[in-house]
Amino acid sequence: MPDSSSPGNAKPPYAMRKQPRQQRAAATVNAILEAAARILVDTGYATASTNRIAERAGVSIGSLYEYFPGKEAIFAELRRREMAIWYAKLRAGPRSGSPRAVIRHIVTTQIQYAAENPELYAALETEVPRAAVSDVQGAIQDDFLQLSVAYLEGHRHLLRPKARMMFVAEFLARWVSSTVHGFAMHAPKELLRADLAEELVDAVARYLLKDT
Amino acid sequence: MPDSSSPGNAKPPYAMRKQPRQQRAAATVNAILEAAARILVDTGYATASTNRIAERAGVSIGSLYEYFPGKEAIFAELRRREMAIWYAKLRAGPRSGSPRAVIRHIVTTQIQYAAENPELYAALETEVPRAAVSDVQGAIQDDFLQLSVAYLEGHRHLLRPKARMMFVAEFLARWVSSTVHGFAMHAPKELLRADLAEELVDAVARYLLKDT
DNA sequence: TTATTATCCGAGCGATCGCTCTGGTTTCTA
DNA sequence: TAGAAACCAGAGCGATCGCTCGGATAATAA
Repeated sequence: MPDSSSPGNAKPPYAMRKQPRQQRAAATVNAILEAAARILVDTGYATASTNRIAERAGVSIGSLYEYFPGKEAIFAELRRREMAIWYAKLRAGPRSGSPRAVIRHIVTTQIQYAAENPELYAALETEVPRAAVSDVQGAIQDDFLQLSVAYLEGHRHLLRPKARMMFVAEFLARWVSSTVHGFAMHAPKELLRADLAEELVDAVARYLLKDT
Repeated sequence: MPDSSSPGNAKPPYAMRKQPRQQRAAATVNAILEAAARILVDTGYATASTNRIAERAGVSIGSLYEYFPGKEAIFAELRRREMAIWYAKLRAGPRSGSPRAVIRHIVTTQIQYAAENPELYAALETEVPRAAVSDVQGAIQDDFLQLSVAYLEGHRHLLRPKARMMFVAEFLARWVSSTVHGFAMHAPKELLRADLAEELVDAVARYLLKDT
């Protein structure tokens, strides 16, 4: 039996080793993350070895390992930062207001964010090992879900009757993000077509809102 | 300048080297593909080296390279076969009939297929290099799109007015597949909830059909 | 049968991988 | 201004990678 062994053989080191304390160190970390992003979109996750990342960042391999325990952690951190940016934009929008306006804001935010750098967006979503960000992702998603449910229940009189708002919110979130994500992956040029956002808003609104 | 060079440095060998002519050879190829699938869902694409695949398949590394030029080609072939199965199921359904029935068939086919092996479905969709299957994928997608457009235009009197059916069809296809795909990736256990299929059918129908 | 083709095996090469470790340089602190 | 702490560099180890090649074995054709 050649492979045998390994009780639970997956042990992922996903957190940074330490935070940079000086500006130059922060610059080093940024250079590493930027290089990783560039390599990811240029030649794919498979080619993004730690040696290559360090070389492209103009940083020695030793420095890289000062801050990151491995390549997974680099991309996990990259994803963390990108998700924080996206969520900040999302929360900056209207928290109350007509459902249609809220829907439009969520949809356009998602689309615009994805359109800024579709390759990076898609690659991060798909190529970074899931476990690497499931906690952060989970936290943000839970937050967003809670907000959504609260909003939906506060506007129940405008909505078609739905039994379990939690499921509706989850369904909606998955629907919008997955669709945008699908376009980003397979047809990035169509992301900015005016009709895409309109159709998506329209579809969600018709699903969710009472006929007027 | 350390890296310099490489005019166009991406040269992907994605096709099989040769087709098996005898049954034992076909069995070898199948064993390789199955081992690749198992490793993919168990420990991820990154760990699926050709050596490990051959070992897990009970096949020597030499035999593997008889048929495949590299790991990308293995997963490309795997994906080709899976997509063929899915599309066969899809086309076995009602080609004419009420829009709602057709929508339901498409949605449930997609969901059931994804639910059979969500991890494999999601991993194949995301981890296999895109270029590896873009031609096959493109062919099937074009076929499906053409069918959809024909159907939509044949039932225009039942639909809400839409200008460009081509875009509508593309939007719909992306919507349904992406949403199912999103669930498969992030919440595979919810794929088989009865309400998921219902909500999806409902949403698509409301978007597409005239009020009755 | 014999000749030919198809299939399979696996040792092992060179390249690259992840990663450490030692030692120097810069910045902060007292 | 001296010592401590933070930071950076890069040679290089052992492991694994992709992959080839020469030769054995099994199926097919003559």
